Amino acid sequence: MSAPKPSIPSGTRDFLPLQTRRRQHILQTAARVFTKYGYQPIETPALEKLSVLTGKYGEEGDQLLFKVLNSGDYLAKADAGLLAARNSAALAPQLCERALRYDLTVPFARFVVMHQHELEFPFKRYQMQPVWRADRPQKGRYREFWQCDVDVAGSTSLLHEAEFIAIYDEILSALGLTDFTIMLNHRKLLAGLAEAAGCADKFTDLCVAIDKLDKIGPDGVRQELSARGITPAQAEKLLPWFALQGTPTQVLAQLQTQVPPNALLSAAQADLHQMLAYHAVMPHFRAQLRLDLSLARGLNYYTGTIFEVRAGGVQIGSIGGGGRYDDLTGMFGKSGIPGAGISLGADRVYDVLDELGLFAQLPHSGTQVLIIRFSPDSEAEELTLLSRLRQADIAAEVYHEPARLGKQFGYADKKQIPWCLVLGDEERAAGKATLKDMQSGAQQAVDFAGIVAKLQHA
RNA sequence: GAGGUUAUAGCUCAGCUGGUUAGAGCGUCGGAUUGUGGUUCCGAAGGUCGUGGGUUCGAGCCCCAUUAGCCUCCCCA
Repeated sequence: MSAPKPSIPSGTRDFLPLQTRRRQHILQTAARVFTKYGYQPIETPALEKLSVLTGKYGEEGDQLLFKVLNSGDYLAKADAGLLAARNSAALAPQLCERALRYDLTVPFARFVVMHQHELEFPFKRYQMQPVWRADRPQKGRYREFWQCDVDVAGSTSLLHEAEFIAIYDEILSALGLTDFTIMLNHRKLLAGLAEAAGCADKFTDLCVAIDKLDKIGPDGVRQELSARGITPAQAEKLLPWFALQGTPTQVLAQLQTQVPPNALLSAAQADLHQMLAYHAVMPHFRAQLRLDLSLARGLNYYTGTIFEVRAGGVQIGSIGGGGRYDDLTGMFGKSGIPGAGISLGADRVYDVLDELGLFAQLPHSGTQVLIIRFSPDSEAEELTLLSRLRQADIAAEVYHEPARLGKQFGYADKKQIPWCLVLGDEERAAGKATLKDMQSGAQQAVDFAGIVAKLQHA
């Protein structure tokens, strides 16, 4: 019997040490900025009750949930008629009580309702954990990937939105990205335009169609709109509005003069003006801000401002997105808690930085010094020195056995260990060790205090 | 769910209209160098050509099936 070839599920990945270090750099940068803006970390289980997740992401989303088969005799409770009819869709909730989380927002809403009496409102949390989607994998799309979310529950202040922009800006700038765009829009602005064009009843269809503008162009959108029951007359009213150019303030001003006013429009305009005013007094890094009227962000729970972040110079989808939802927790029976939040896709950020060659030399993490094994005679001294280094809080290791020096230096080289220590006969006779700087190749005889001083300041 | 494309050494790939023993670079290991890596030179190991079947005197190459990866649509981070 031959062992199965080792493999991992499609759309998942192993990470080697260098990749892991780079990923941690992204996550740590995000966590640092989130903390700086007053967000507190939480974690939730990888598994949620299937009932918590279904119906929250639309029909497509439900299909992309990874469901977990019940333990034990999972067929026992299943409906015999459905089984005989091989009705997978209807059977799924009977066979699977749990599923892997699909994003971090819905679990957060569940969390807020469950712990509402333990939380201080407005509650600002950050969360960086993997999520799973049963999507067909492709470039920039994985079945297991990490999201970094910040959300605030219990506040309608547009200050949060302004801070989200600053957070995106600060994290991505800190990671070395210089070319990226934060796109803004407002669901009520879209709804207001639909109303002004006389197709308020087709709001969802309008969103789906107009969201593709940058991909399929105005003519493509015309076709898409008419396929979705929007009349050519309505479409010709709508399209020029979506072609408006300029800074966010300029676009808003043009809308004001060109579109017949309505309550939705003016509410959206007030929100966006307020948010931009807040943002104007916050620190700016690298981001380009764009009011993109064609940004719709699917059919999910957003009701107010919406965001999406794209990196320039790469063919990778959005690296982040988010927005405001008037009623975050209503889906769990507790209404009246508004929310807003954004997500950063850590894996896509990784891919962007990788493709642009922006992973700077990360400060080597890990072993600071390797003690070269000289001979069996020197073992006691080598191991004693090792312990003393570790007591001094210096990450140190010894080569696992005496070996050719070249081999041991080669090991240090591959692991990018910056220093090596040799305790040969001559050194031991003098009560010192030879400390070698692996980068320059320079080496000098130093005593223990000298070693510690050198390595702690290195 | 639909379509396209690829699969040859640890990695990246070459392999002519089907023809003896399937190659290269990088990496690995050994040596030049028994107290010194990252440079150089010499040498070696490493392959059921994704899997199963078929055509043929003969298949890495042609045909069928199958599996997996990548890419596109849908949707998203």
